[in-house]
Amino acid sequence: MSSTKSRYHHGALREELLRASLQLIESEGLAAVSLRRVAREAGVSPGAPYHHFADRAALMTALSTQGFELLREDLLAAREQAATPVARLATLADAYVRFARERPAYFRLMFRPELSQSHKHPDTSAAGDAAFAVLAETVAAAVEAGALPAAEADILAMTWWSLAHGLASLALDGKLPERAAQMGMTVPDLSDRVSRLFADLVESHSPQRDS
Amino acid sequence: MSSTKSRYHHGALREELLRASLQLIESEGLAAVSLRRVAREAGVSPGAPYHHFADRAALMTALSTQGFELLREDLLAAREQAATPVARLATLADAYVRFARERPAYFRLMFRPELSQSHKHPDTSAAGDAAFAVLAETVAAAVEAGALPAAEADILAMTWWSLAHGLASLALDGKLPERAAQMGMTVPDLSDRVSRLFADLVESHSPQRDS
DNA sequence: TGTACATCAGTGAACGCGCGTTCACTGATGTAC
DNA sequence: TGTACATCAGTGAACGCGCGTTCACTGATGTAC
Repeated sequence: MSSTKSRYHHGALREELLRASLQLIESEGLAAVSLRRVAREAGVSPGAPYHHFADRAALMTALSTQGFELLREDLLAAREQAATPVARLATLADAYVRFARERPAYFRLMFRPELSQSHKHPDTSAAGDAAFAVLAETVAAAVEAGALPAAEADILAMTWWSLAHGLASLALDGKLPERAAQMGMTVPDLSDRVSRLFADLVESHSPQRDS
Repeated sequence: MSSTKSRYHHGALREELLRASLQLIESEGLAAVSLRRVAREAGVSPGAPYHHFADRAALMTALSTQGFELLREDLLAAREQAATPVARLATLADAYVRFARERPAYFRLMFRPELSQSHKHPDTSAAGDAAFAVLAETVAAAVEAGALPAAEADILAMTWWSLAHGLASLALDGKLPERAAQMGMTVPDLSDRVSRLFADLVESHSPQRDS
């Protein structure tokens, strides 16, 4: 029966529940995501989700893992776009901020430890590490190419992450839009100029410190 | 009756409720903060808070405003500790991160727009602007002293904020502790090295661009 | 110094709500023969 | 190709819970005279 009438068996309820959750987070915030509500949005009874997720936390964790995987893919793809080692770092930062702005629901979830619970779930934690590894490898490649001093490589990677994470967070929290408006700029423009400024600082500074 | 028996009139219930809320946020997270729960913690009936706050959101907003005021005070105090313009910027970043780590409840609340609701409350929004103004003024002073190029002043202020905010957020979300542990460092050490690295970049770069 | 009275800041019961989760059930699907 | 049966993935009613908020009330405090 391929009628519009809903079939008894949904077929892909798990994916539908994840999708509905994301949509809910974006439209009404994380607080609106209850298993009952998500089930309702998916057009299914309150008990149905329990065939796919042990509990509410399991759904959140699954989304979070998925989010880190998507972020990693975005970062990998972005890195290919640039040629020089330092330019690659800059595009990573841009991609990070873009990810947050394009997928705010994922981003908020991923960095809310009480929801993401990566410490309890090796999968989530591994996905997070894998995403960070893209940045770490890019820094390492820059060091190897002689574009960055080896001594500060770890610190520099953390600095990049902090900067990108700060931009992304402020963008989602509304503070960056506020500032951008006051400066007569758009958020992406402001964000780009910030990361470019940092890239310039790194680029012009490093060669002096290391061969 | 100054006995240990609770008096009918509390006397300073408003402050007590705010205090109890902060404690709850720190011990059990933001989700644990309900008006009923807060009233219970303060040893008072469920209806009592309504004599001091219109609703749950009003309590959150009040805390948020208070948080921004405290942050501003911390920033002002920190700034006095350093002498040179760029060193002042570095201490501001450190103070920002320290604030987040010492008062995580405030910090989380302040940057959760759905809870802080600064767009609806001029007080909260003004307190937020006042805190940011400390950074902006410090950058302006550095420009005036010739330590920074004027052209990028606004962008640089935003870069500082993003960096500090990213460090603070990652510190509270558990990612910074993770990284620090892997690098065999403490969180404050890692955070300090990150902001010092950035300060060094700024310091060594700027004089070449401007007078 | 006392008394009447307004006001303030509590109490505690009650309301309706949505939640997470469980459970006995049943329809749909897939597999063995 | 057909039938029996196990398994999967739903239903929908039910549970107990804590929540936000309201309301009639009452004890404590402050003020006018």
